[in-house]
Amino acid sequence: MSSADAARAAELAGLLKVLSDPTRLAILDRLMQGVQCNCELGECLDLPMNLISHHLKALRRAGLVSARRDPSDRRWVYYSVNREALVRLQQEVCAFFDPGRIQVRETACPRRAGVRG
Amino acid sequence: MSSADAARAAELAGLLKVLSDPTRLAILDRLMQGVQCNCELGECLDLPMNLISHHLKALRRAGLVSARRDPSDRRWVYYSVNREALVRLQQEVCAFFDPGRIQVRETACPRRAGVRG
DNA sequence: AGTATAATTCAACGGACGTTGAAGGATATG
DNA sequence: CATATCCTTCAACGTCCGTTGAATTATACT
Repeated sequence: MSSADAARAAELAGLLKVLSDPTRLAILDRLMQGVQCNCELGECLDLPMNLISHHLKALRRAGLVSARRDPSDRRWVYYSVNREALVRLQQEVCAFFDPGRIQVRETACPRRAGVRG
Repeated sequence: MSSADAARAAELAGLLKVLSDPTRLAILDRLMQGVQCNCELGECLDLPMNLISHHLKALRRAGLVSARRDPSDRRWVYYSVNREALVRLQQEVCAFFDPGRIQVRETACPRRAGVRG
């Protein structure tokens, strides 16, 4: 694993960390069913609004969701899923965990070498 | 999101949590290049053996890697990636984050309803 | 028996983070 | 101007967990 690969692995790990929370997945799942405001998410998932806000912030930092204010009442914020982010997520996951990358060979540990049999 | 979906989301979150660590991704990446013993992984990644063991335990609990003892010297343990687990991982990720699931509709928040315009 | 090696387990530390409650904007309405 | 609503931010708490170092186990060799 080169250092470039290590950096990409760290980046992927960060993205997966954002998604490794049941509440955030629930929010994301909910948002996939249509645009939602903060309070509606809170009611559906039975969670306080500040907690929803907290998780939405994390999802937004990761580029997974976007926010848009209601032009006719700027108190309301509507959240939606970023289609491109989902595509990119799928691509990165499928690239890293591609079963085709698995190589079949026995250990090449230098300590073990020459002592086999 | 039904309770069954919520349970599946929690399960997926748990799996992603295991993968949301750079060290574990590095180990997994390394294992995809062939069977490795604990000490070889430790040398390649410059990490103490007990830490490798700790992460391998988590990866094994998640069913992502398997272990096999060297028949000729049972002190050695060889680790390998579970191809089926990778396939399942890809399937679950692609199912949950499928962009095709995104529905286009405006908010249906009951509080906001009837006050639009 | 005694030593060496591979691996695991244990205990402890420290930082990251999800959760909670309260306070602080920002905007709309009367 | 005062009140209400939506949302965010802040502070504090508790827990999870990656990391570290030391001890333990299991096996092999002499």
